[in-house]
Amino acid sequence: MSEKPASPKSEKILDAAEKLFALHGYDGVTLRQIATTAGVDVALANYHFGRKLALFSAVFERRAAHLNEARRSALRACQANAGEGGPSVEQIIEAFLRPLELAQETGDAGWQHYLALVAYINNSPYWGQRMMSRLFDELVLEFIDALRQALPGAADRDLFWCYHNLSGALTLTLAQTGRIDTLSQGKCLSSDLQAAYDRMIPFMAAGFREVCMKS
Amino acid sequence: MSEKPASPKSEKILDAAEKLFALHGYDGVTLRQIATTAGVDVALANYHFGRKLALFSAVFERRAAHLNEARRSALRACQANAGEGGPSVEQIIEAFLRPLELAQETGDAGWQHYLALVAYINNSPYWGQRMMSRLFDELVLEFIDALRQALPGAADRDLFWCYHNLSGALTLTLAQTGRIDTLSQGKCLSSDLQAAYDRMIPFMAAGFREVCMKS
DNA sequence: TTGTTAATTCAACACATGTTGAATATTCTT
DNA sequence: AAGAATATTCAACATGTGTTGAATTAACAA
Repeated sequence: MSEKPASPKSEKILDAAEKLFALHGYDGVTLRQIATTAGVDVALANYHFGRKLALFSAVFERRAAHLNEARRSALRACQANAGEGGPSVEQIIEAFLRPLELAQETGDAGWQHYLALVAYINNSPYWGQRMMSRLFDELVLEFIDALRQALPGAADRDLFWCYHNLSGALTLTLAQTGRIDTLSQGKCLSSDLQAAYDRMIPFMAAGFREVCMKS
Repeated sequence: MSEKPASPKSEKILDAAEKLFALHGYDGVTLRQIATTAGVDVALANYHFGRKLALFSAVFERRAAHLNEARRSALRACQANAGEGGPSVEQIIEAFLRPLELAQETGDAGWQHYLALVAYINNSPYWGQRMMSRLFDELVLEFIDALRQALPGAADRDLFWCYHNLSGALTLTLAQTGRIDTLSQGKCLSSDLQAAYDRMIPFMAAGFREVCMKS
């Protein structure tokens, strides 16, 4: 839970690895590239984190708890503010998404890279199932519980498939590939997170309602 | 346009590369793994396709035209069947998605792998912008034109952001990571494409309407 | 059949990779 | 300030990498 003091250079390594893994994936990055970017000798990564895979995991885990906290407290807050029947679908989805927007907007590039890394892992057939569940399933299930309450009578299968749609759209947003920029000829920018989230929230809420309340 | 005759083993190489690149990404695969999987010597890939990157591109391009044809004719068909005002949002999205479901359901594993590779590339900050536009933008813009007509008064920015949401959900579906399987404890399966597309179509249609017709 | 071209394998090079153990520098404790 | 523990670098290893040119086989034309 609490942050280890950790040597200053060991966090430089994590920062560099975070950035490079997010851009090129696990196999697309060499320890020497990481070391060079961090301004450090190659052997130091091994001293602090062990094998390359352990460094990859360390990067992935470093900010996970913090992110989960932010999202969980956003959910709690919107539940506290809501009346009898609990928060609306929009409010729940907003609580799920806004902490990400905030994390990306702090100007701290680290969070940008981290979330792009999560996107890479989430979309990878090799890493996805392997790494996402352990850190994120518990929180996601809390959100789905809240959605189930806001959508009375919804079938579980529908709820999970709708979450899958939300997760996919979010993943592509976090990846910030720049594809929408060229496709739209500059009318939309991958880096304009507010524009993305402002539309994603009503979009997803309408989708959930359409699929889960078709009774 | 027309298929080169091509030696039998050169397609074995493409098949093997397709499968492995889809699972592990460009850097996660070695030419020797590809050659072994194809039952062929390492040097043969070089003889047929040149450098590793050219092989990667060849795999990516092999099925692109075929896929675009299928989607385009699905769009044309639904436009022909529609009345005065053109097809509905649902019909357009269905034309966009069903050819993928069909391609994946032929039992031909090649299409499964290919579409997972497209998902990998589309979600990659490094490859995404670089490789997707040239092959797919033209067709995607045709679909967005059709949607613009079905959603009178929609702002371009809204249309493109909505397409971004659709593209993201689709990408995660094509990747078939298996994450939804564990998250839902088996209630949903990544491999159950019909279940995925059946819900994706009304979900996305409702989202488009909500965001693009909020006048 | 014979000569020609395309397809495939063989052998190997030059270089990059993850990893390790010893050597050096830095920080902390007392 | 001396000594111990931690942090960092140095040098190098075994192995794996993409790539290449020569050698061999298969397909084909005359």
